[in-house]
Amino acid sequence: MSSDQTRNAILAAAERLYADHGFAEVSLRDIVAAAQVNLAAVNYHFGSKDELIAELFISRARITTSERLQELKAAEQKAGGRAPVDAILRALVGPILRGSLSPDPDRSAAARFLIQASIEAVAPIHKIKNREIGHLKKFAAAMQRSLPELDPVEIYWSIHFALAMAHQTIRDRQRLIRLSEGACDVDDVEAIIDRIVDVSVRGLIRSDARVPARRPASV
Amino acid sequence: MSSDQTRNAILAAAERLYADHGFAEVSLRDIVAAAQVNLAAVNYHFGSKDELIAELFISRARITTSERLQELKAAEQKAGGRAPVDAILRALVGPILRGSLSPDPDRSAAARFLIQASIEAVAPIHKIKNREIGHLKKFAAAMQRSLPELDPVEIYWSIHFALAMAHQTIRDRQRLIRLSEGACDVDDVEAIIDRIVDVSVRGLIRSDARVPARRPASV
DNA sequence: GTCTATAGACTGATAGAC
DNA sequence: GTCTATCAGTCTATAGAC
Repeated sequence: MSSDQTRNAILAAAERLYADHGFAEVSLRDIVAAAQVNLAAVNYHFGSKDELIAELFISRARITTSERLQELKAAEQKAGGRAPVDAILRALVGPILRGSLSPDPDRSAAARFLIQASIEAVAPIHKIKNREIGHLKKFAAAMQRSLPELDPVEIYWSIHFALAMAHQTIRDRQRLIRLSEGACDVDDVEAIIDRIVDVSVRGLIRSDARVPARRPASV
Repeated sequence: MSSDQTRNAILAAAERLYADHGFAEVSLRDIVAAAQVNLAAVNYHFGSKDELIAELFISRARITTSERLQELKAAEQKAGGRAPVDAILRALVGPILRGSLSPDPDRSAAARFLIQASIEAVAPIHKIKNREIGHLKKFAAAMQRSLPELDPVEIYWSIHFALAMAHQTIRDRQRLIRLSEGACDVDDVEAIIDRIVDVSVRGLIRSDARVPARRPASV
C-alpha cells in the first residue's frame, strides 16, 4: 500500500468515526482498525492524534468555506454586485446542510465531522477555530452591502441564528422526528434550507421596511 | 462530613466541571479533587460514574422542566386559557437562558451542564433523553391551542429552532462576540430572550395572517 | 462511611526489526 | 513505510483496613 493510500485511509476512517460517535468515544485503535492499517502508521504520518485531528479539521473546513464563498460570489455576480440577503444566507447554510444530508457517505461524514468538531470542545481544534471567524465576516460584509441602513448588530445575530438552526437540525434530527412523530420532513434538504433562510430573513428584517423582496417561503 | 454533604459536594463539583470542560475532559479524579472527597466516595454513593452522570442529568432536567411548565401555566392563566405564542416560546427558552447566564455560578453551571449533556453524546444520558420529548409536546399543544389553524408541522419546527438558537447562544457566545467584535451584547439575558422569541414568532407565522398581535420587538 | 491501595483495562506514543 | 512489542500513563472500579 502506498503512503498516500494509508494516509487517506486513516483520514477517511477518522472522519467517519468521529462524525458518527464523537471524539470522546473513538480511540486511535478504533481508527486504525477501520482503516485497516497499523497503529504506528498514525504517528508516522501525522505525528500525533492531535495533529491528525487538526489536519482533518483544517482540510474539511477549507472545503466547506470554499463552497460557501463560491456560492456567495455566484449570488453577487448574478445580482450584479449586491446579492439579496436571502441568497447570502443560503450560501452560508446551504453547503453544510447539503453536505451532511447527502446520500454520499463520505460527503455526509465530512460535514457531520465539522459540526461535531465545532460542538465538542476538543483541544487541538479549539486553537485553530479562530480562522472560521474570517470567512463569516465576509458574509456579514455582504449582508451589510445588501442592507446598508440596517444595524450591523442585527446582521451578526442573524448569522449566529442561521448557523444555530442549521447545526441543530443536522445534529439533533432525532428529537424533531420524535417531537413531531414523523410529521416534520427532515430529509428534504432544499426545503430545510428554504425554511432556515426564510426564518432568518424574517428575523433579520424585523421592523425595518426598506429591504428588498424576499424569496417566497416554500412551505 | 455527613453522607449528604459528601453526596452534594460530588454532585456540585461534577456539574461545574462538566459544564465548564465537557464530559470527555473530566475524570472522576478531577471531580473528587474539586469536591475534596475521596475517590471511592463516588462509587459508594452513586455506584458508578455513569450513574452519577445520569442522576445529575435527571435532577437538573427536572428543575428546568418544572420552571418551563410553571411559566407556561402562568402565561395561560394570565391569558385566561390560551396563551399567546410569544409567551409560550418565552416560557420554553427563558429558564435555560436565564439560568446559564445567571451571575449565580451554581445556577449557571446547572443550565450549562444541561446544554453540554444534550450536545455531547454521552452514553448514560442518551438512554434517558427520551423523557425530554414529553414536556416539549406540552409546549407544542399549547401553541396549537393558541394557533389552531396553523399546520402543527410549523409549530414543531418553531420549537426546534427556538431551542437551537437558545442553546447555541449559551454554548458559543465567543464566536458571536468575535464575529461582531464585541458589538453584540451577549450579557443582557432578557434582550436575548426577547430576540429569540421574536425571531421564532416571525418565523412561525410566515404567511399566516390569522394570528394575534405579537409582543413588539425590543431591538 | 471514609479511606488507602491496587486491580484490570484502556489510552497514546515509540523503539527497533524488517 | 510497515510492522510487532511494549512503555508509561490514564482511567474506572473495588477489596479490605479502620
